[in-house]
Amino acid sequence: MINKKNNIFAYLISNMFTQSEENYLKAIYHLELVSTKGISTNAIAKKIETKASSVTDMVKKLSDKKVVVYKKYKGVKLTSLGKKTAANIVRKHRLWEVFLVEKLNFSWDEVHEVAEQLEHIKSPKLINQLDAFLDFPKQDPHGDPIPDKEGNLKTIEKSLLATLHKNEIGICVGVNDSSSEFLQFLDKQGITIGQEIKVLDKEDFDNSLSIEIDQKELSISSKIANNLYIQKK
Amino acid sequence: MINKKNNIFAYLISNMFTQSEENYLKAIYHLELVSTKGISTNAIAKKIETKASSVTDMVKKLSDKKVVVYKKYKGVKLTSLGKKTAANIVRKHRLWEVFLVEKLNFSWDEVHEVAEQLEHIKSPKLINQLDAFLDFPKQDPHGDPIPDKEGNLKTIEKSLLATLHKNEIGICVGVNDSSSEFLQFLDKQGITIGQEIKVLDKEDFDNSLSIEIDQKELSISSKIANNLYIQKK
DNA sequence: AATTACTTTTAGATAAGGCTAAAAATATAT
DNA sequence: ATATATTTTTAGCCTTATCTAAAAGTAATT
Repeated sequence: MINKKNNIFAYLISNMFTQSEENYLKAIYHLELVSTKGISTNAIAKKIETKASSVTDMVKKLSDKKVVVYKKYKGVKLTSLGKKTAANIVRKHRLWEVFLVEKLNFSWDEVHEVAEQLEHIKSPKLINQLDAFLDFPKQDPHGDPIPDKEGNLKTIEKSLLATLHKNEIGICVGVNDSSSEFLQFLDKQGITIGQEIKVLDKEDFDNSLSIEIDQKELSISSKIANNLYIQKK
Repeated sequence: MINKKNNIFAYLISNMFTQSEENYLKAIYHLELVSTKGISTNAIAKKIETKASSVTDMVKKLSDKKVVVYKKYKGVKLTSLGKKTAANIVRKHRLWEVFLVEKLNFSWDEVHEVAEQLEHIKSPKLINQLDAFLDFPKQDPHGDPIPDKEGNLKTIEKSLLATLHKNEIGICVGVNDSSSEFLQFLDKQGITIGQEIKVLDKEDFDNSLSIEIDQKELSISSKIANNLYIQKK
């Protein structure tokens, strides 16, 4: 029961960002991690599953709020305020994912949808206490790094499984695709974060790999190998 | 990043109730606990801190969705579907309050605002697991009962402290006013749920009470005594 | 029974966030 | 360099949830 005029809390949160604005900021943040250029309207539209015209509108609003720099036809870039804001949303998302897996027995393929909602809850105390309650985790259940309070993100060194050569060994440290289909597939194959993987053979024909996990041999497609991050041993 | 067309989850939640609709349902639910008659437009408007005209609009929408019965100028009543839906929101609110106090070290005067947001998170699994994680609590931090999954609410027998007579003893089981001001006042006086309270004297003049808690004597106003629930011993 | 007061509803407006279709700008290809 | 294709923006419309002001209904009072 939130009222903009009489409720101080509601006033404070109304002065921040709407759920929709937060989703745009997060999308731009993720896109900036891959490309260094200005993020195009179409790229955002695709990511957020909306229309380019809606993106243009929102991007103007975000520009007014000083979280992005926007030049017509030239795409957008997050300002430092924008980066910090977006990182904070990602921080919340990933901390909630840890909570769901560690405390509520969710599996790693079930957490995304719920975290997508929980990330918008406004309460600094909540997220700080949650962080402490979870013992200050550094990665989410998919191996993605959790930004710290200042929005700094410590990326660990990782390579795609597909880049390993024959007889090399790696430890699974993350996934590139975190769709529930892919994650469930990994579960079925017994592949989890921390799992040791040895490349037994590489097939030139289709780039599929023959790998060893837990003393078992397994053949995986190139698509799989390009969505699994490992740390070389 | 929710999209109505391609995301099954979003589709499901969009088929349910908006945050605003949920707030109206909750308000009507709370009002029905006190009055048995149809709930008036003005009563809802006051509770939700909005205008009567807005209430009329929303009430029509809720009526279309079969969660209230609405007759022009005659107020509304929740249908059984409406009751169940509202009870579920209250259940979520109170479970989250328990979580915040028990696990994240919030005090009982800080939980309401945050629970007000968390109660709108859509995920049956989340709330069931949270319930189990908290060991199936029956009351929230203010002593209010938590509805079960079917929306049934077990009200405990309780009376206002103001109804106790001289030399009677009660155990504090809840509060009527759960504003942070009142709760902080109680903290300051050392009054918590479970606290034993003995009425030493009643002052006819202003209906104030002299009470004993933890071997200490204390004078409290009638206003306080009318906002504290106790169970007679 | 008539007047006044209060409550509720209606009508019309606004703001946020989305859409489609058309126009404008930029990029690509001949 | 011109024509074509693609991207982006604009313009106008829709829905949700609000609001204000006016109209209509109900209740209270003389």
